[in-house]
Amino acid sequence: MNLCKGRSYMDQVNLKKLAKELNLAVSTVSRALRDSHEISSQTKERVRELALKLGFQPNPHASSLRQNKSKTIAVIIPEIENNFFSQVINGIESITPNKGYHVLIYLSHEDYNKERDILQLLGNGRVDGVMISFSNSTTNYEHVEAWQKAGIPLVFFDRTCDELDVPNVMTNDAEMAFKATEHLLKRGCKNIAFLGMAGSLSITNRRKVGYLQALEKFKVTNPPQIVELTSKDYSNREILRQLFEGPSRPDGIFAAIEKFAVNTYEVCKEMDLHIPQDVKVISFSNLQAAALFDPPLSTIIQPAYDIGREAASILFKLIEKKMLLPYEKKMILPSQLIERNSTAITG
Amino acid sequence: MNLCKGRSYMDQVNLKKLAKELNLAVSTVSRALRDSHEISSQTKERVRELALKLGFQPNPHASSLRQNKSKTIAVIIPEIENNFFSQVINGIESITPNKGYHVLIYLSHEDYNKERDILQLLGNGRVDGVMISFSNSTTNYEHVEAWQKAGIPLVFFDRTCDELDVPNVMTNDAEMAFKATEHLLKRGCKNIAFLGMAGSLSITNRRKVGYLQALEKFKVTNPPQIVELTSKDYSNREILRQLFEGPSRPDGIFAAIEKFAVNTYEVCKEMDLHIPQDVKVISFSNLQAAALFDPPLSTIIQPAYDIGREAASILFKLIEKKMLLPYEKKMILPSQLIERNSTAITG
DNA sequence: CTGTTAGCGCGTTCAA
DNA sequence: TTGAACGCGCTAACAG
Repeated sequence: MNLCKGRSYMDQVNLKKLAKELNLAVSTVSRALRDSHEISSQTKERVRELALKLGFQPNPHASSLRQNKSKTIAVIIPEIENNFFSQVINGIESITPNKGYHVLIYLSHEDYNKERDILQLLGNGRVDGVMISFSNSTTNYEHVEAWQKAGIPLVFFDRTCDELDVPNVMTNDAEMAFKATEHLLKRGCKNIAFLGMAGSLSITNRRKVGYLQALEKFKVTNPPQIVELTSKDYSNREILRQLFEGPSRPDGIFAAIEKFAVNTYEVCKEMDLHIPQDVKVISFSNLQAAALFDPPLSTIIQPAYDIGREAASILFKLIEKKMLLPYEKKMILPSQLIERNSTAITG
Repeated sequence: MNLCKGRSYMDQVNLKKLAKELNLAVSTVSRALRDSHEISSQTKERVRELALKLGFQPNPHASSLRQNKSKTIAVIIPEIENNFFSQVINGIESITPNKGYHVLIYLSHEDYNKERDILQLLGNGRVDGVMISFSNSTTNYEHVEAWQKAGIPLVFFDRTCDELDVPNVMTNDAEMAFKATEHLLKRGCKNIAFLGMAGSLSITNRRKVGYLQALEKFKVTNPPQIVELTSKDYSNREILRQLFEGPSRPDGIFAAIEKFAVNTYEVCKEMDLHIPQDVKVISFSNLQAAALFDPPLSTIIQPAYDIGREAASILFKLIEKKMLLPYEKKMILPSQLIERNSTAITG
């Protein structure tokens, strides 16, 4: 088995080796490979040929050090086992290779301290830009402000922050939350519970606003029920059990996070509550398999791929020092409500 | 809006600046920060204090260039919108921060050429090690062999390759495929179709072997039906429609890939075929929501997180030039079969 | 214990 | 059109 002794010095193909082989100066070779206009075309030809033959790849650390550019961006997300974030990464990756860029992934695991440490780690030129979706335990943005002074381009997506002057890419959360709640109300729900992520997430807040506006507009008499869940399935199920056993059992559930709809289904199954007869359920979700649930889950599908792609494009505009168009400073990509049987009208 | 002019030279905190401020040599500062034994504790104290105060972070490119170490690994996967790979990344990330390592993610999109290009890109020291799960269009491993000569540590996981002398981490595919097929047979299926990924994927092959062995052991008279699907939902559904409309309609489906079970459910719904009455379905899958399907899907759950974690540990052993234990050269982590209603015995 | 010097590989300035 | 020299920031060898 190859025990990977590391590429020995002899194997290393670098500018010096090419130069020696071709009887040229290192700088000439460098310029030839960068297609400088001050090099004769025949010299370029010779250089390129040998470089190709020997499989020359410029050392990225030397380049980065010299040019103060890493050709790398970082993506910081709270978790990865989540279709939304996977699709976002896919969208980001639809841009980066063409730009010659590399993508570092960091997971905050919904932990403010990890998020802070990650940002700190990226301080000194490791990346040319950062995209971040905040953890649910992030309640202040000092870690970003401190870091922002370095002047490294930054874009927020989905779980954003309005307090800082940083470009945002997100979906029309409040509007879709309004529509989802309206959807439940029109199908006869009188007592709708909102399942949001604990903490002060921007998406939870925006979605909560839409929920409350709908209750108000339709003059719902039952008081709003805001339920705070977390990323832990076990405790979420316990909280939901109590909700359904409690005095004001909801007849409608609006889950602001996909995972919470899954938890709701699990608990309903366990408690023998029938969806949609006993309780109707709608959720923000990007799960293709939502249509296969029992019953099929009504969902609000976010344009996750597009969010990733647009956020990356904006980041590259910043990196390339291009001016942003006004709408790029706060970009809102619409979601889509898909009605299925979990919110069907019954008996 | 901060247009990100880049950190100016004045803002840059580096060793030189610390040294000047402290009236010390650059090398002394460097050694103090690396806690060298040849520096007095009071000097260390002074240095650390100022470094903390100014928020000093060593320039990673300079370090990497000097030490020929990037503190970065690459993970190459065919796609990311797949629970299995998300969980693998989670497992990898459970190791890397402790090691002070960074993780670059690359997607091959099931494309051999992209895979080759990505490997090429990583040639010159950008990473200290690579973990790869092959694309389904990868039929030869020249791109890996060429690349392996650089001596950079490499680990294969899940979609592996036996032809090269590289450590592997995977699950007991053949055994679980045997069990899955046996499971269907014992529940009355006489004509089981195997849904595998087109191409010559190691996992498809291993799972196919288990399927065939079970058919043989149980002396099934109907000939095996090997169906080749792809990553495209649309064409998969078309192929499945033809399968179910065809002359030897299967009464059991063994999906080697989660996505194919979803496609099967979609087509069965569309064609009004009932699971498990008309056809029973079992699948390799890491989807938590499989239990919520209509009917709940019997699954073989792979230890994805552990595969990621173990593969990363092995990669770090290689990077740190430690000897591998024999079992680490080919590590097999067992999957688990979860029986649900999609394979229930019916009337 | 600390300072001086050299060089990692590249890209750029200045000189020819 | 090409070459020589320098420096990005850091670490390591050598010197004191």
